[in-house]
Amino acid sequence: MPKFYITTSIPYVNGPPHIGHALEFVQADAIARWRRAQGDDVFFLTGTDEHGAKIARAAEAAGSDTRTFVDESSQHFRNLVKQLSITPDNMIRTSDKEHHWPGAVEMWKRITERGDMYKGVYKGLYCVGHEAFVTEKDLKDGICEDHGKAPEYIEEENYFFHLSEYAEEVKRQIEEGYLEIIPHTRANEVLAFLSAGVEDISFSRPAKDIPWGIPVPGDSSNTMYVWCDALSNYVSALGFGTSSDERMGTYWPCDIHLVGKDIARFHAVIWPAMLLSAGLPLPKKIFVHGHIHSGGRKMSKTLGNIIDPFSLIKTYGAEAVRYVLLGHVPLFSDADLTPDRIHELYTAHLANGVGNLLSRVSAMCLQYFDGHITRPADVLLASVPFKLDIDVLDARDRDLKVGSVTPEWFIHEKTIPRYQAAWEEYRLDSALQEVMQLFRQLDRYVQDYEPFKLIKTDREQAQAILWSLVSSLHHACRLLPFFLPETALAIAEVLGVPLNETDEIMHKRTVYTITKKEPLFPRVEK
RNA sequence: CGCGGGAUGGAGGAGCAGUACCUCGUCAGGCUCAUAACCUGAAGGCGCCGGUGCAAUUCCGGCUUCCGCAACCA
Repeated sequence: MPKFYITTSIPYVNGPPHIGHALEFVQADAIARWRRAQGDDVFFLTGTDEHGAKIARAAEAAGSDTRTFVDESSQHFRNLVKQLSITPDNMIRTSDKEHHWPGAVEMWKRITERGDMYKGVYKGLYCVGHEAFVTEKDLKDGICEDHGKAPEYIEEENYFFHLSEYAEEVKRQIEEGYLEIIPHTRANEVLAFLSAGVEDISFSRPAKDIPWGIPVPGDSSNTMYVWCDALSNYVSALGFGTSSDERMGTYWPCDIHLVGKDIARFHAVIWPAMLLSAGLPLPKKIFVHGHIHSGGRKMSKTLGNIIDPFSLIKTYGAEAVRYVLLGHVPLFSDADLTPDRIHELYTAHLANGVGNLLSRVSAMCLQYFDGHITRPADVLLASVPFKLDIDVLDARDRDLKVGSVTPEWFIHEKTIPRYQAAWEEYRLDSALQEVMQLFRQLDRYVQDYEPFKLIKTDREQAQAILWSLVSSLHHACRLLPFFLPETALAIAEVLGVPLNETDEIMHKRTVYTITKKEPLFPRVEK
């Protein structure tokens, strides 16, 4: 059984989860569910990044001790994961001394043993108010705006990682495709960065500056800086550095890291360099998604355009949030979402689309056939094809005979191949759109034949149409569970079929027993 | 000249050399099985200026403009 290891980046818990975190969670979840269905032994990791000066300050501002603060903050992320029906196999916390620290420590030790860690002097502008280093861009006219003071120039002793040593090798691995970065434009960005020359980076901070973190092994005067601390989660979660590290052997190297474009560079440069130094294989793929904007602006508290995933879930349900994020956020570029847009997608595609289609089809089955739809003769099925002004056919299909395009044909020749092709390239949005496309065709199909009229004149043909509709819905719901697990289940329930039956059994099916169910996606008032 | 990515009908997205496609919205018809849902039709578009092509939204150059990143910012 092939293994498949997939990770999300670990959100920093100094604030509440936002829609961007939800995006990465659902993308990873859809991929994990898909790989499981393909028969892979999947390990899906997510977690939270809980160390550092910012957290310590946020805790102080909240008036609680740091431990309590991170316990509470990380719980919000766990809640989000739960509410979105995300299915991780592990949720690592960097403040977990038992499960995470050993891995980070082991990573540090290996890098040190390799001779890639040395003490150096870190120079920078230190803002007393921030209790942290600041950069030029944080300043206005040389003054820290938050505190109205000029930062001090100070030097301090840090551990440095010999990053420059590995720049060439990382570059080579990317160029030769061992470490694949998708989309390509991100790979180009990273390569350009590597070509420009890379300097060694500071890997620690004096413990007095970062009291909340992992002490440097053998030198408690320093605390690990974020790189070794946070990035190590991808191996610590597999037991790296502990006696029970069997999962390292099974799952490492990682098959795909999902990250946002803001941290792509860290994952494509620093992390691979660390792994090379530590003598571990590099991940195979880094998948870089864009950011979500709202109303053309970056989401920010001051603009008041933050989209809160919890309130969306409350209003529209988790399935709807998954739908919007997976189907209507372009995979690799930034997306723009507004509350209006989300409402529109929910109403048009889910309530009026899928939900209503299932209602009308099941209602007809129940009213006309008491819910029992038996498979008609093939010749009868062939007599109710999709009408051929279907603009979703490819150009080369234009000369097809009208009678050949049954819903069955369309699903097998168009929907499924396109759907699978999309998956091959991790085009989650395209794959989901193929399914939605099918639902739209079915709505049109109902109107084209009007089984609600036919039932009065030709009961047999009405049944053939309903059979086509029901079995098409059955196909569609089998393509859905990776994206909308609850919806797929609900549709299967109405159709009276198990979701996990094999293709073979499904194709032999000769009868459906439809039951009634409440609307899948009730209308929501704005 | 720091690096990179965009600019497609009212909105959001595909396409990327040969009648410009989808979703939403708008307008006009139709239908009644359905969650005042569904179907059909119509109006409306490739940022600007050059260049190379028989042909450019699609390739090249410039401009305008938006957005990331610019190393210790998760």
